[in-house]
Amino acid sequence: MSLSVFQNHLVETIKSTVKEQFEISVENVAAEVPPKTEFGDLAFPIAFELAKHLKKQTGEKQNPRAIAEKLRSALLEVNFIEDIQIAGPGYLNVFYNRSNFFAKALSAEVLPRVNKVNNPKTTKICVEHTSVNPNKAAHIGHVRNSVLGDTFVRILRADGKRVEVQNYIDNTGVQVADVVVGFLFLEQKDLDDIKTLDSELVEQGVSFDYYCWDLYARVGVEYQTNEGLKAKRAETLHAIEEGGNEIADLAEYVATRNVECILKTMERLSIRYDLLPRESEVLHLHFWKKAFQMMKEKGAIHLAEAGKMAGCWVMPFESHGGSDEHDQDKILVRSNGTVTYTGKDIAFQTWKLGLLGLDFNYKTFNKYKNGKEVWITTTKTGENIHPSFGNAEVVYNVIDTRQSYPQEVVKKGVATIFPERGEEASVHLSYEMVALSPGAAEELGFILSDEDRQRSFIEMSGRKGLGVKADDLIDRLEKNAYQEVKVRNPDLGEEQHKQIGHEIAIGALRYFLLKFTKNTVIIFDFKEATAFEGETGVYCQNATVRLNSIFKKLDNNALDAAQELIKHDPDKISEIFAGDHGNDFWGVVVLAFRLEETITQAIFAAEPAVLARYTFNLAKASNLFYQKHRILTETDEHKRAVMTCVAEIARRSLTASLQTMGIKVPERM
RNA sequence: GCACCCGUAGCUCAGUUGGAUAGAGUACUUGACUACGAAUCAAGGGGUCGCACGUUCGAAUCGUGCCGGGUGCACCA
Repeated sequence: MSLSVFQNHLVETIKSTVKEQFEISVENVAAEVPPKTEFGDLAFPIAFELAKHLKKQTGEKQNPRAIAEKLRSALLEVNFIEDIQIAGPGYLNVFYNRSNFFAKALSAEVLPRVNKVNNPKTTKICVEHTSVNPNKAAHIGHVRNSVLGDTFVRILRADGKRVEVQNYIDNTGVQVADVVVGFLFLEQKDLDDIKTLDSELVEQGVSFDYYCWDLYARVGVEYQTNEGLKAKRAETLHAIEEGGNEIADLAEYVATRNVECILKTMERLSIRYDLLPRESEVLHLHFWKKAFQMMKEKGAIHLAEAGKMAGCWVMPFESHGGSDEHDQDKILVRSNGTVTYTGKDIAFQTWKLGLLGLDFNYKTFNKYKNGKEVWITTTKTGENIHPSFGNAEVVYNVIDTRQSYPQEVVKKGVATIFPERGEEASVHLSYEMVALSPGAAEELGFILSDEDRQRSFIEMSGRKGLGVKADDLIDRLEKNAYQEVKVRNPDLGEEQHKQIGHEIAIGALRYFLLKFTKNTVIIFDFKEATAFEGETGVYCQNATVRLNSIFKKLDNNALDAAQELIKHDPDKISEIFAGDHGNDFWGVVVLAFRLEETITQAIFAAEPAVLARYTFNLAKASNLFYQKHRILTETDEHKRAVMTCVAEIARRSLTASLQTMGIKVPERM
């Protein structure tokens, strides 16, 4: 049961009435949520549209209110409708029968309705997110990617979709090569030395990815003056790509250790994965060769014979006009025969969609506490029994907006080979970067030029070592939250203080990253990001915890008793909803029941911020409700029953929407 | 040069795909805790929706042109 059932029924009624009375068939009947509870539960601006149509047909000006009047009588026939009002210039405002709806709402299922049966026949959606280069610790920009991706996964699952989560590991790229160069040539360390260092770091309590963070920045500085070292980079990269040598083994160790660290960071944020596909396997299992062959056969690419791209295999790209400086075609294979990153990406995307005709080998990487396994690809013989990966109907790639152009090429490339699947199968879930305010950069100890200080923001840079490391920020949030919890709940133990502090910290961070829409650049500011008041995750958690605490004080059977009372006395309930505070109660109920359509909307727009905003609004409505109306002291038993059930509906919806954002509801706070 | 994104309250951002009086948070001012928990609530001021035309019953939203800011466009990954 959900609001959409009511809504769909009304839409159908409108369609048939319009056809009957005006002989017009309308495809889409838009419905809006009225700005105020007093305006009703649903509004149809359909009369305006009809007025326009009729004017075209007859040439005469039409009155939208008169049209609305004709539709009104038909809608009044619908059984769950209490009233229809014509408002403003011609809105049809629908009022549901409140007590009827309320009774049904109480017995309804609440999201998320996760698809528990792993039915291979249901279509699979694949979401790739995180994909941090495994050469350093994750920073706040990476966390935006992961939180966005993970929340979108949760939203899809709440909608009943089957989703596979992939975290692509670029273990053979220049970024890993740079750190390897640092170990080999700046620190003169071989693999054994690094392993020794690694265990020393563990003893010192320093994370391996933090060590790499600094080393990577040192290499970046050294490159600026040391041409010899830069030459080593090319050699090192080549050896890593080639595989089967000492440098490649060292690189694999470094990359794997960084992946372990990054996964640990993500685990703190309740972010998990199904598969870690690695670039080394895309290379060594010759995915590109196969994709290349298919692209040639379909005429998606051609060999440039003249001009400055002579000898390269290129994909034409008309939508981007060329110029002297920039070519309009995209090179996929260089004149020396090597494939570009975008080329590899097309091959990998083709695999994800189950169209390549090749597969990886797989082995387990590790196990989460609940027993769930994370798998990783391997060039060597894998495990015989493994889940089926890839073969997705639709693939979402969570990648920042700076990669829009290569993502467009990938999408178009795959669509050219498989026109039957088209461009719809590949979705670039793009988002803007997280940058630093000049103040935040200075707070991190970076010295800025006068020019930089004038800028509105400063881009984070792993190469420069400039960024807010994820674990540092989480530590800071946990510490702040822990101190607050300890003061507020002196009766709880140390373990509980820590646990609740952790849950609050993660709630704060996830909500902070989700409340901005995707294409807003987040200019990171410590004060805003660590706030526990106002529009924050903590606010939403607090509203839910307080609703829960009301139920702790009520009798165990209070809810059942309230439901019985409501069931047996609908007239009394109608009276209460029509009474002085009826709108206060009804407003919460009807908002709580918009969770499902909010999820649908979030998927349609590929925009998790929609859910964040909804959750905050519901938390606010709940706060207002329990602040203004006291349940425990209410003497009218029917009114108390209604209030109890309103609180129940609100907390169920709040809990579900927070869970869908990966935010836990603490026991107390 | 070309493509994409952004410009809304002092600041940070929403704005349900063209609808009702443009909303939140924050900051500032004032008020409310012997409490279903004040990480809260109530009240107040604060707007040329970058500018100009256009489309129509109706524009922050769509179109065109400017102005300002950002990102991308390598035989880098």
